[in-house]
Amino acid sequence: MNKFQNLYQKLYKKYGHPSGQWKIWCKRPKTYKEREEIIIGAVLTQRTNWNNVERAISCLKEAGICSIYGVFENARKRKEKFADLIRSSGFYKQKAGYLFGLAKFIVETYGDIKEMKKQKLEKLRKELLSLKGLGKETTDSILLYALDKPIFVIDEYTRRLAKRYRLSENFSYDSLQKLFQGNLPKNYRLYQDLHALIVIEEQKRQ
DNA sequence: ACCCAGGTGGCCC
DNA sequence: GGGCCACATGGG
Repeated sequence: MNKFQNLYQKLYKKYGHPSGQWKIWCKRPKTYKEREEIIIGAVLTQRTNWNNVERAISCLKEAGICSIYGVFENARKRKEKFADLIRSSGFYKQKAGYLFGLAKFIVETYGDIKEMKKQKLEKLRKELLSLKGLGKETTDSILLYALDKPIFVIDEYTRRLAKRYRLSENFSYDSLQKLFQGNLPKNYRLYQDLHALIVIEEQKRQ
């Protein structure tokens, strides 16, 4: 067993299955409604703590528009009102624009998440990365957690842990992603759970 | 009154 | 390719 598989074993023993804390993101199986909530959450959580994201998601739910179509219908027509619902997530005007572009792409290209999920990882990744507001981390979070595609997410916590454990000499997004994927079986469940456990571990260390 | 949180785009060199 | 800045809220 290599360092990476060992890390998973260690964190799993310490925290148990991450669905205890990442209730929706690590849940299996997921409903399509939950997958849509993850996609929205992936954008809202950019540079923002999860508590503020949850408030924003609650507001969207209360308004009955915590869905891709709900965002598509509301983020442009009722722009100010929509942005106000996600105010607590910070950078809210910018994120409202990002969410609209993403929802529009999904609705117009695939119609729904069920159809989108059938597509190949590489194709989806290229398409999502071309949208405004979706960089590598947000794109890969959507692919991994909302669409069950086997791609490992690199974020500040993963980078921090990789530095602490001296897992690499190069901490760029691409090289860390290659390193994790090259040392783990290609399995979306493992990728979801290990990444979540890394975040849980690093958040606790503060 | 600071500092931080599950980034990204734009601009510069 | 990297460095810097704007984007904004709520909690400690």
